[in-house]
Amino acid sequence: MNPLAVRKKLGRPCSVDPGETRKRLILEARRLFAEIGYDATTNRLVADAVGITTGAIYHYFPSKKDLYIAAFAEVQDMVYGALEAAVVNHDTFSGKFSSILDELANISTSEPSFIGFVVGVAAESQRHPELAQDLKSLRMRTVMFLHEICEEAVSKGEVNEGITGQVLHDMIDVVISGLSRFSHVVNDAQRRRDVVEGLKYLMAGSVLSAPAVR
Amino acid sequence: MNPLAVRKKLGRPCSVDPGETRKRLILEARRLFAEIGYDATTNRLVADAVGITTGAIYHYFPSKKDLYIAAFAEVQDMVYGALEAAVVNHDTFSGKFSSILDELANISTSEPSFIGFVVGVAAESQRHPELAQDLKSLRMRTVMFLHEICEEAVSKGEVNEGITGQVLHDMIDVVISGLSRFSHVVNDAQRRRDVVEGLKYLMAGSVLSAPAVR
Amino acid sequence: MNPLAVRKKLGRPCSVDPGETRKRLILEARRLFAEIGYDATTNRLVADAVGITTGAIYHYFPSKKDLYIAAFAEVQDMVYGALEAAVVNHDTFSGKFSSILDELANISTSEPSFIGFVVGVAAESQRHPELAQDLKSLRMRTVMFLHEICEEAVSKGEVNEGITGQVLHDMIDVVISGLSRFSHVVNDAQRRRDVVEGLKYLMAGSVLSAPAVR
Amino acid sequence: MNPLAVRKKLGRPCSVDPGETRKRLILEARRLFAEIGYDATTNRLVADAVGITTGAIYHYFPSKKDLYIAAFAEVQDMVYGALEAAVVNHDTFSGKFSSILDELANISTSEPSFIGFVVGVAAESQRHPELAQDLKSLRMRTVMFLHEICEEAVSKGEVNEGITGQVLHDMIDVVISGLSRFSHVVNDAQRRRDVVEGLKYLMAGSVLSAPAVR
DNA sequence: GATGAATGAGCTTTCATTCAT
DNA sequence: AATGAATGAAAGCTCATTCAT
Repeated sequence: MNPLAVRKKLGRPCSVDPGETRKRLILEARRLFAEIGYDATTNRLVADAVGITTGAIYHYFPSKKDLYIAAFAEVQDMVYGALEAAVVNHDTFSGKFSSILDELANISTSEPSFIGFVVGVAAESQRHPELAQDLKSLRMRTVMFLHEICEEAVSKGEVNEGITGQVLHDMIDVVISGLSRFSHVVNDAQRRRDVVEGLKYLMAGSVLSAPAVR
Repeated sequence: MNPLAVRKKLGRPCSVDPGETRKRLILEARRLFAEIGYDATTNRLVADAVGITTGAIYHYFPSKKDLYIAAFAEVQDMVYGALEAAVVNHDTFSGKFSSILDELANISTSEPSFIGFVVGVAAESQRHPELAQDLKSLRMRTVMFLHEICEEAVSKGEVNEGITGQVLHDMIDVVISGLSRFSHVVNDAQRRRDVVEGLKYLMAGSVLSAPAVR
Repeated sequence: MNPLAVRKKLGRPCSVDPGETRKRLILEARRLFAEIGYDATTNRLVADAVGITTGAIYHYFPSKKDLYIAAFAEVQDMVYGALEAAVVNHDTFSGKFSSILDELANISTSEPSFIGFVVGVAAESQRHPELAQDLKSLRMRTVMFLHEICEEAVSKGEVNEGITGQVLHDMIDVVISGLSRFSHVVNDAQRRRDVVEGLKYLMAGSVLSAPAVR
Repeated sequence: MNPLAVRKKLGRPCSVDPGETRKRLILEARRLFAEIGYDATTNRLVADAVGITTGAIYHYFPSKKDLYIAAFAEVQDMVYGALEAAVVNHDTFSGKFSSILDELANISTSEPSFIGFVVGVAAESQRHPELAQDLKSLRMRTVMFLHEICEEAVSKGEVNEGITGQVLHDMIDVVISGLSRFSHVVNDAQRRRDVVEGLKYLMAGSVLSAPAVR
């Protein structure tokens, strides 16, 4: 080889902040997993986005699955951190629920990939049993977060009789997951805000007009 | 060779009802697409489920995409046929909505793969642009079905002012897709019935107790 | 099955002249083999062109290879029949050669697939050893046809000394195969006629001007 | 497992000269494409010849098509480089033409696959539209090379009147492609040299004896 | 004589992963 | 820490061929 030829250097590049690459890796992986799903997100796509080669991914994560788990853990941390912060100043179930919806609307605008991830994770769990196992423990946090809010609402008598904690939890689950899917699919921020307001009305019992007349 | 292995014969198999294989193909494809999604559903998986070879699939459908479309069209037909039948005897929005929720609960019990398909199709559309194109016209039917119900409700004054047809539509979309996802994930029929009842309450404005006091 | 349903009849269609299908089969096969080659010519393509199914081909020929051989045999018969007829009224090598070129130009206009086949057969022989074997005996006729013309020219002293029969034969082979390839690729009939005239000039020693002066 | 089977190791092979595999890949591909054509040259055949797996081909070329193009570009470069060098010292058309024929004979002896490739490329272009597109610009060089020689010959008055540049070009095309096909098929070096000498005679107007007498 | 369902082998291509350097 | 050459398994798909009807 021509010794004068400028070759890309092998080995560790000196100008890269250690730890930096790892962060970028998780960031780009999250975006891709959220946007196009686990299968369609190839190592090459992630590596190209980060500016490394596919082999380098394996310095940080032992497998694609582990990268997915790590990305999800981060998302989960941030989303539920935000949600927990959002409810902390509210005493009533109604107030907490409103705050959660608002916060979800915020997140889906500022960090769409977070919502995309949350929406997709259930489906990926079904597709890939090996993911399901690792995901299960992580997902527990979501479950507990809502569980406590719902149980408290029931014990405080904030919801009608006949609605148990389980049922309330499931209903909220339906609304939240539906809203997340909606926010993932619909890019119009105004429509997202409107539907959130509508859902608040719904919870407040004000959607149908003059129910007494019926 | 394993002498116990039953070697399939070449040529036309004796005594196979024509048309039967095609039906089984769509059936098994639907189940798999619903359960594990488009990517994870390999031709081999489908073929094995039907009891044919992967090549034989192409005797019936020119590509995997077309098989997906065909399966979806069937599901769409049956689900929206059922939903349209369910609302036809109701005059009020409230009644229609209740019927839709009930019918969805029925379907998710009797034909779980139908619901799984409907849940997944939006995500697959995003992941696979080539699917999106063919799916678009089919999905129109869903959109129109809800659109009419919502517009009618607004024009009849059945919903509070401030709730436009668009917002109502989006809200219903949130609830229905959330419920579908829930039904897809939760196998407990009782919980499904309960959450449907809860959602009806919700619509009737009776979830939060004593709203008047607020 | 609904007995009233009009089904396509199975079995032998009564309105088809026996022998007719076989002819059409060879005809369409010839066209396709000539135009797109052996590999690209699928049984389906041939069957569709004839209006039958791929399975039916096997009633007439035991394999694709045999269909190819049959098509080639026909082409060979017609082309060399025409060439033999073309030379029969000429005594001189020069006259025969001219007639051959003219006849090739005619054929490439009236039946382009014939020339395409002749051009392609050598290449296919190399690609497919199993074809080569059967083709060999057929191709003998071509060889003998030119062989005799060349030997006669040499023995009659019609060509310069130093040009043996073998060399003359090879030269003609070069010109004829080159012309065939040219005719196969160039669709302009005028250019084909012109190049044939040019080649006649060439043989007559009149291309380069004033060779004596050099 | 056969204990004698040498299992290839995963990962980067030790002591493989970088760039070496790529060269071998093009080399073996060229040989195979030349000998058995595009369709019959499977990735497996190429990979086996090089000693890698089929997947590794895609480390170097994004598709089989691109491998073909790369192989052809190299052949084209070498063949037309040689031909251009061969004509540069000749002033007359006659001299240039002789040199071209000699050079073609040389190449067909030293690098038979080069000629095979040049012969085959026209046919492959017809069969595979996707190849034709990329090949078109490459083939331009061939066309221009002969075009200039022919136009110059005509403008210098080196050929008889009535022979236009176009006709001369087509005639040379016929002879060169015919010779190439001949060289590709006939392995006898002596016969190749003889036919080249014969074609030179032909051009010099000396094949038919005593044409003046006629 | 012809259909149409089906096979089995093989094709191009993709991809997660490995590992010498 | 990172590269890049390579693997092996599997994917979607095509095709010649077979054969009960």
